[in-house]
Amino acid sequence: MTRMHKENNLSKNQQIIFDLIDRSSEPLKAYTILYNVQKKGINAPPQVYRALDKLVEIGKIHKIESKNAFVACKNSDCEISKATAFSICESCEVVDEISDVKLSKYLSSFNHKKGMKFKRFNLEFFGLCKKCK
Amino acid sequence: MTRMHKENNLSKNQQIIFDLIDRSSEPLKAYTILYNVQKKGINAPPQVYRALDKLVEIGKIHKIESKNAFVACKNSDCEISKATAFSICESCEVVDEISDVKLSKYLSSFNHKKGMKFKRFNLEFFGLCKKCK
DNA sequence: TTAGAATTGTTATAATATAACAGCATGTAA
DNA sequence: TTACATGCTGTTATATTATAACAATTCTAA
Repeated sequence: MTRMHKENNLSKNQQIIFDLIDRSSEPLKAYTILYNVQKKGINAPPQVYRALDKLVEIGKIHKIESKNAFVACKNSDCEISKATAFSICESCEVVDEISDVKLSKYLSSFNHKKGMKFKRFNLEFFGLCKKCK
Repeated sequence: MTRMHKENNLSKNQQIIFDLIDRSSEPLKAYTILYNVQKKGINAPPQVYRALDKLVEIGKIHKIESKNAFVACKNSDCEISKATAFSICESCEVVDEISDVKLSKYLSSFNHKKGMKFKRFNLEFFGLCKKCK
C-alpha cells in the first residue's frame, strides 16, 4: 500500500489520475479518465471523482467549468486555485491556463471593490487560437 | 398559438421559461424549471433545454457554469453574452451579474494581446457577500 | 400557397456526479 | 500496546444534468 506522509504526497489513485491529466494535451473528462485507469484497478466513478475533488482542492488540477473537464495546473501564480484563467479555442478545443500576475491582481482588487469578501475567481475566455483563426 | 414576429418575440415555451427565470431571485436549474412549468404543459427535458439554449443564444439569460444554473440577463452592456461576469456568494448562493464597462474592456483587450481572436469571456467570482461575511 | 425554418411534443438514453455503506491503513494519544 | 480519529479505498446503487432521434405543427417569407 501507498505510504502517506503528512507533508506532501498523493495517494495511489490520486497519483494515477494526476499523472494521466498531467500528461494529457487536452482537458480530460471524468469518464474519459475512468476508462483510461480501469486497467490500473480504478473501477468506479466515485474513485475518480474523489481523486479529482482532492486534486482540485490542493490545486494540482483545475476544472474547466464550461467543459466539465480537468487540466493540470500550469500556473504557480494561481495560489491554490484562487485565481484561475483559461483561454479556450472553440475550434480545436485547446485550453491554456493563463499566467498573468497583473490580471489576477486586477481581478482580485476589482472584487474587493464590489463589497464581496474575495475567495477566488475563475475566468474563461473563448475564441479562436492562433492556429485556428 | 403564439404569433412569431422576426424582430423580437419569444415563442410560448421560451416566454414561459424566461418569465420563470426572470422572476426568480436565484439561479434556476433546468430540472427545477421543468418541475415548475409542468402545469403549463411543458413535460419533458428537451423542451426546457431547447428554450434555455435559445434564450442563452439571444442573450436573455446566462448560464452560471459553476452551478449549472440560469439567470436572466441584468446587464445591457454584456452585448449578447460576449462579456459576462458574476459574483457568487458561497454561503447564501446569491448570484449577481456584474455590469462594469471598464472590466469588460480590460478583459477584452487583455484577450487580444494573447493572440487569440476574442469571441467572449465568462468570469465568476466566489466569496462571501456583504450580508454573509 | 407553398417551401423552409423554427418550434413543439415525445420516448428513450447518454453523460455527469453523488449517496451510502463497509473496510483498511496510518498517525496520534492514552 | 490499545484505541481512536482521519483519510483513503472499494462497491453498489442512484441522482442529476443533458442530448439523440423522430414526428408533427406553426410561422415566415417569397
